[in-house]
Amino acid sequence: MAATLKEVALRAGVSRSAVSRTFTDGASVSGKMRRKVEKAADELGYSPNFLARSLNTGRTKLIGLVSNNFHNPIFLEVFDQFTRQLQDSGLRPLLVNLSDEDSAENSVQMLRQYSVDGVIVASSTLLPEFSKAFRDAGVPVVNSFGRHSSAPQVHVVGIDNAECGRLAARTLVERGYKTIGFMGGPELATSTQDRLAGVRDVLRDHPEITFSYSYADDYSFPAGRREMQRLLANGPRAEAYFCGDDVLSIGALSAITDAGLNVPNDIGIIGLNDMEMAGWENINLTTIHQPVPQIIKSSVELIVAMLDDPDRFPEARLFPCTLVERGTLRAPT
Amino acid sequence: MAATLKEVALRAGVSRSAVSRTFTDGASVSGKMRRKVEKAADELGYSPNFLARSLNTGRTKLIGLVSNNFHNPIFLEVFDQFTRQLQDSGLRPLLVNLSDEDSAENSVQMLRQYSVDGVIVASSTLLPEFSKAFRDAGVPVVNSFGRHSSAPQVHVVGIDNAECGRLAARTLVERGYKTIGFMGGPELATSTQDRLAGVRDVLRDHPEITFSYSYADDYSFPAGRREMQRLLANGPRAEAYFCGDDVLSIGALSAITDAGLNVPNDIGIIGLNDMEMAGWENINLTTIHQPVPQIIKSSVELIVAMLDDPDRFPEARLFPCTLVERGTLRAPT
DNA sequence: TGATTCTTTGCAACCGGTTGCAAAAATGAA
DNA sequence: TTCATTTTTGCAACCGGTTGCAAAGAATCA
Repeated sequence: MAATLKEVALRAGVSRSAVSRTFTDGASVSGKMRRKVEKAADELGYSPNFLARSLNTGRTKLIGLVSNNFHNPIFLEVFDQFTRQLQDSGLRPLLVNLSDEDSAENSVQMLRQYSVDGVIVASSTLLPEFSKAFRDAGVPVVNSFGRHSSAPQVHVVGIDNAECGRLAARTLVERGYKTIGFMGGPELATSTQDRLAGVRDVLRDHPEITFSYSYADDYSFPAGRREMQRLLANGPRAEAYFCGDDVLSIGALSAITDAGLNVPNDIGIIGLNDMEMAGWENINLTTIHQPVPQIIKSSVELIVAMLDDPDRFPEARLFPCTLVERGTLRAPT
Repeated sequence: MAATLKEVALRAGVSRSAVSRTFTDGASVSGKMRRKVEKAADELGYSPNFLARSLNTGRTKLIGLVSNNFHNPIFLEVFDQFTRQLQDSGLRPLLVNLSDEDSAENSVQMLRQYSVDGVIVASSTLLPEFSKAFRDAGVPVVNSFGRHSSAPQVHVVGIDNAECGRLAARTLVERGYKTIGFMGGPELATSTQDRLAGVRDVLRDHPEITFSYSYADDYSFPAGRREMQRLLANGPRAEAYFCGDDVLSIGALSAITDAGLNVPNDIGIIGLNDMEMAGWENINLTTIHQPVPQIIKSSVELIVAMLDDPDRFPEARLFPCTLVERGTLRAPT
């Protein structure tokens, strides 16, 4: 169907190299030749085959975009941003859904077989080993929304989770809450542990405050609702909870409302992410804003830089989070 | 970095064809040869380069997944399903975000340059011309969630929007609502017009019912909220509204609640899609279920079939929608 | 054992491009 | 006009694979 370079060369009556050169930036072709070739190419509807080209150049402009988080609404925002940013850099995202556990091992090999120029792992819950597998295979990799480490093994772009925990705790302390709960995400996720540690950092200076914590099974509405129902049923409840993320917060809010309690009068809730939905008037969640567009912009810039310098020394890029005041926490005293 | 076929051949002391054959299904190789080659391949960590292979076979197993809908939460479910189903069929989704208007023209050429085996256009708002551009370029294309037509120009998989309109109208009539409103999605979307026509079909037999309609700007929470606020402010409101989709419904609900009205006592709402969030206890939206997994499964099957028979005659595959009873419509009288 | 058939293997051409090199053409200087 | 220099062009090899074909080897049969 599609015309090939050879056919264009034939029709224009020139060599194949000449055709190749007119479609290669910075190659040497005279104006006359260029016009002749472009005319023939137009008539045949020719455009070069990127994959054939990639065999020579070693660059496919394909970037593996790997995630295991296809249920948290914030990831729609994440995919939106990634696709746009990658497109703006002339790169193409090859999307990999890692929700099936078994696909994890395969996906490394699969992405290598498609000769991706780089891989972006967009997940806060995937283990660092996964990202390292790409690095070990010589494929540039950036872990977005991954764990901050002082000695990163792979490039990480995200937020300082411990600092987020501190921000949440400081906020709750300022508001005068005397009993505080942390309803974290999955216990094994490093982000969860880092945030918990941050909360503890702050509360260490406030021995008058009673602190408790627990974990939701995953980042989902039902998990948040279930865990909050358990907390409400099982004993003294805290005056305010810092939840693992916004979707967990929304689940928790629904449990609280169903129990006949009022937010923020009876219980305060503070989330994390500031996804679009958190600002919906019927949710109106006070939360900690994670600068998703910046994180993604930076991730793409980093992967672009790695295309030129694959052995670039691993760095961690952290972005500050800020409090977004809405309606689920009582006003400062 | 990665080992090539030639290196494996050298190390195993065999010809390049022999190596190629051991990695090609159905090729003739003896057990002894296969073992020799696999040993060498293992030692070098070799796996074949799909893109180089594609030059000969003419198949990349790449499928363009094109959408312009990165703000409606249901599309996270859509991407989840598509990526899984494609992966299960051994295909890889190359994701294209068409939210920037300018990218529409480019994307056809771009996907051709990457030699995708097929394209899935997942959108109810993209114009049919867009899908046709692929067909005209000889690229198999399926328009998922597209408009049903009795003489389809390209393959369409989705729902019968007129029938959905009839189902919604019948439901509202049965519940005894005497004034009914249709708060549609974008006016120019064919799905909107088809649903409106379906509603009218049914109401033609019920002259006692007062009917009115209007459109939201797009499928989003703010648009639904804004339009409902306008409806509430500007005149006699209907007793129940059929909204263009769930996210519009949720926006409308928030406007209604803010106005001090009660759902379903003062106003009834019925949505369309039955996205995950519609079932959240704090939303609890009565809605029309669109069988997303089946639509996607069928779309993938269709694109797979087209790989073997690109000139397959265009067909429309429609799936039935069903009512999901929750809490935003009053009980049948 | 030799003749016949089936299986396995390597050669070489090809998929759709790029690129180093040397020859050819164009340009400038004298 | 001639010669030196620069630019443009085509040849041929190559990127990493596949595949038709014919020769070599193994298996079957008499």
